[in-house]
Amino acid sequence: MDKNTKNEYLTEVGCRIRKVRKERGLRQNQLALLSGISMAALSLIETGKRDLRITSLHRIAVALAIPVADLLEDGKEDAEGSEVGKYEGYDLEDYL
Amino acid sequence: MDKNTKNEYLTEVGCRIRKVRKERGLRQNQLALLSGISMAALSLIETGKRDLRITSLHRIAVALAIPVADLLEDGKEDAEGSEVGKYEGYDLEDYL
DNA sequence: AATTAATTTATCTTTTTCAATAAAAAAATT
DNA sequence: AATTTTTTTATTGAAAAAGATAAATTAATT
Repeated sequence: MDKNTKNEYLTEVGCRIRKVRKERGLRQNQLALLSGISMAALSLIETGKRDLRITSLHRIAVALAIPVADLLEDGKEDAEGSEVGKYEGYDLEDYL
Repeated sequence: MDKNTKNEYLTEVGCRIRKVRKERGLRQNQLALLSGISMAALSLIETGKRDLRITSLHRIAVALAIPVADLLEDGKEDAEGSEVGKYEGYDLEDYL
């Protein structure tokens, strides 16, 4: 994963966290308290500057009372790649 | 998050990764190659012994051609807590 | 049973998260 | 405009992730 892709992904996730937090009417320090994450860390996370661990993301999701999946991009857009049975032709030979 | 909860969560995620990998007919070393994660790390992840970063999870999901959400527990079960409008009563006063 | 393939575990080094704290900057209120 | 609230940035130290490699288990094949 190149650096740009990584930053885009983290920025997207951070924005979603912030969006839901505001919908809940919470301040950063309140969500920090509820999720057991420091306020400084939460700021970095929301601004896409930190690649958090999945248990941290999970704690945030629990604090926001939302499924973790909803905080991740790629939830529904179906990027025309999720049909069942699309992978019989998934031949790794080209990579190995 | 207590240690047991953390381990349960990581175990669940690891199992899902392994399940999808096998569905794709991939070996650990092949998925490791595709996702840019070391084989040793992938073993730890699949056995729930490593709290991976979300970009690592993302890379694995891309390699498996599956939405990240599908690798996380809590996708659909709706844990009787996701109704819209459930949070007007979300009063933080009790916590602060 | 022996050999081979696949996975797990261990050790080592580097990088990064994370909490805590303080200070700086930005936003909102009065 | 000045004050207060909220958010961001910087620093420090500790814990953990991650890659690499090799050794040890375990599983599968012949």
